[in-house]
Amino acid sequence: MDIREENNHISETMQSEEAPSTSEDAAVDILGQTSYPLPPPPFPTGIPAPPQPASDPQTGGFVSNILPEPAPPVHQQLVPLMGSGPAHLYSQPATDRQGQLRHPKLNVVGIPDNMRQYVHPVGELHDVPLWDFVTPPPPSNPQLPPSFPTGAPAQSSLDPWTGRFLSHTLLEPAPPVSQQLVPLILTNTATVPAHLYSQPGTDRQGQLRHPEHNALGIPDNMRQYVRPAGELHDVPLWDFVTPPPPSNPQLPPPFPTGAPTQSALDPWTGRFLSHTLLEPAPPVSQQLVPLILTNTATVPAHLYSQPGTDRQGQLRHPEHNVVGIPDNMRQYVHPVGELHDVPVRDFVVPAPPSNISTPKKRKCEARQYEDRLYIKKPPNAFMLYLKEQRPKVMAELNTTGSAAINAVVGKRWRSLSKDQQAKYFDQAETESCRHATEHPDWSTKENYGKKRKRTRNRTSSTASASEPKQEAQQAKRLCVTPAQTQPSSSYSVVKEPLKQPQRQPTVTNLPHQQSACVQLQNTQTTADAPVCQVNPVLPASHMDFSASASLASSAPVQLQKEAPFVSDTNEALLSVVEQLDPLLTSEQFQQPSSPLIGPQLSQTSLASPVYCALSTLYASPDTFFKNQKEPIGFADIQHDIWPILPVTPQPDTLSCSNTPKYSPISPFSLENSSPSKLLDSFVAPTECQPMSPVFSETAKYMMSLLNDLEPGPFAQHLQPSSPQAGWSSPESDQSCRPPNHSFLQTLY
DNA sequence: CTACCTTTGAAGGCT
DNA sequence: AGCCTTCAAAGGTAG
Repeated sequence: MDIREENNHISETMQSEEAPSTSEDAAVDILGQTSYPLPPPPFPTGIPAPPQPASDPQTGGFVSNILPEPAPPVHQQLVPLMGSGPAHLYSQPATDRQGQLRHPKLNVVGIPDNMRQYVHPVGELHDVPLWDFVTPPPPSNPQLPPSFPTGAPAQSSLDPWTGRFLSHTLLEPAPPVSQQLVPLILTNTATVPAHLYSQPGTDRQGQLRHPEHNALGIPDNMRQYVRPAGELHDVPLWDFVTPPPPSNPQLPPPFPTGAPTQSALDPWTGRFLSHTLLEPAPPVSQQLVPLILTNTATVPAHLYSQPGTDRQGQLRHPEHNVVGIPDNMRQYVHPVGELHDVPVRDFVVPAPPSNISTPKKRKCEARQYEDRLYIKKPPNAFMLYLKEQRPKVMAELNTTGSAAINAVVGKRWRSLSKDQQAKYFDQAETESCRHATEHPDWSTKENYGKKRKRTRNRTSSTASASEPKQEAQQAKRLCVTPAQTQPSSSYSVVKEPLKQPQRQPTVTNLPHQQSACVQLQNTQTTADAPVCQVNPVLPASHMDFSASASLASSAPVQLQKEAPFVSDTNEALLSVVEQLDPLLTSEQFQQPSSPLIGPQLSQTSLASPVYCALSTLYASPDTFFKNQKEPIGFADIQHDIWPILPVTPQPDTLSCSNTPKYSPISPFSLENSSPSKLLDSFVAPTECQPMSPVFSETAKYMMSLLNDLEPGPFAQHLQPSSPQAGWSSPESDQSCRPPNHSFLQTLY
């Protein structure tokens, strides 16, 4: 007889028989016993019952595993235990007062179909199949209490029917420890699950112990999930309850869920959240967290560290100026890595409750808070070198003493060539510019006096460092400016002392998140205003900014005190740069063999040579060309570059030096010339040789862009310098106008 | 717990 | 203008 036939037979039997009016009557009918308060079920005999099929076809409810054969006496049955009694005692389909499931019709054990996954046959006793509970699936109910902190699988102790913890061990001797689902407590009479005990004390490890038996009890953080449920052996029993809303101050406050809540209050700070903070967040430690919209990504708010405070008191990341981690939440996160170069933090398990917040701790917290508001100086070139070299020297010297290491690194630093140091000056400049961008109002005096003043041994200090000091002073007089395209010598050392570098007013308004800087020199020796002089970032071999050719010293142009490209013109130039850079760094122009084309051209920034050259040209074409003592890098141009140039160089152009014939433009054409016209003449097709298609397209586009530029104040006030003798004019050389492509060559 | 040591460079104050 | 002081990093050490 297969299962289906068996079930049909059962149903027919049940229907054909006269249904008992009550459960008690049914028990009497079946068992012939009236003394038993609840009749035991006629549990099947003979054939071990296999797992039952789906629901009862007749009742639609539970399927009993009852078999036609008479059931053995109750005392012979071993049945699954549920709660405080055998599971088969329950007969009602709905839950009883204890929430236990009952069979709809028969007062017999009925394992509901949907519960069969939680039981499995474990054998027989007196020809009665025995069932035991299997490990239920992980609870999906988010309201379930957390797993009990024990080595044993706590899930197994959950009652799969009710979501409560099973306590069937109460009616039986404690199983071996290896089979325990919960911590056990040894009492005088039995081994009892620890969670049954109440009012525990706390041992040295913070574990809760039973006051009488000194056994592990209910951990403190679990007590909210239990409630008194009676007594056993004069010991109060506890049952698990649905955990209350997390109100434990020791636990982190809940994060807002993905959907905007009624209240936009930040659970961390109690402040109102901006709407961007309530957007769905990617799961971080299975949490939904507030989000921060950066320029590049949407990042969970808690990823940000070292926040500062903005005007609204919101903590912000010092580098990204976004809302960061509230101060009272920092104890719950720890660094786990980086994301988008941003320190990433993850949640940590809350520390056990500390008894008292000691003054010492408060002092540390206060210091940390101060540290977060403290904006450090950007590192200088040596500091960057030191940071890079310290691990190496540490390994070489096999020492960790920073003082000794620093001395060695300092010595190595002084032995480096300028070219070798240039790399670190470049990095330092980048760092400085980024620092200035992110903290436009910060200055070094902000940190002045914040550190403890050091009482240096002045005599020894001066004696030991006199030589480096002089070097430093000498070096301080050197103007080190970033150059382009030559990584090994990306700095051109200028002997002319720099004016006090002004904080570029345009940098802070840059639309680029990318760090970008142009070293702007002062063209006005007496200017107090942030007057800028463009220092074209050009190959050092092609541009000479020595004192004799210094823009500041030799420019006869009437310059306004206010730099024009600090304002709208600057933005216009930037716009042009943004469009020109990708154009001119296209494949046709990317000639790796050419020293004129550097690897950094892909970066659209103020450091772009296009921008710098344009700025100089736009501000002072006269100065721009005057400083080019020789035609720009003809000798360096590789053969593969020639095809894209508009002209073929004449033999004498390869070595000439600022000869009038090859001056970029004649005084005649410089007169009354706007920058756009100037550039127009540069890139216009010459009669000498047709341009390559690529260059032609580029030239046209550049012209179109540059022609859109409104002449700036410089150009308006531009007065040509005195005509230099020997310059050839278009009129004097109409047959073949001198190729004025040096500007573009200068750019690249 | 805090300052110091030790280096170079940048920046600001002071004379 | 030149000099002086402070602070960036960093980890051991001394008070």
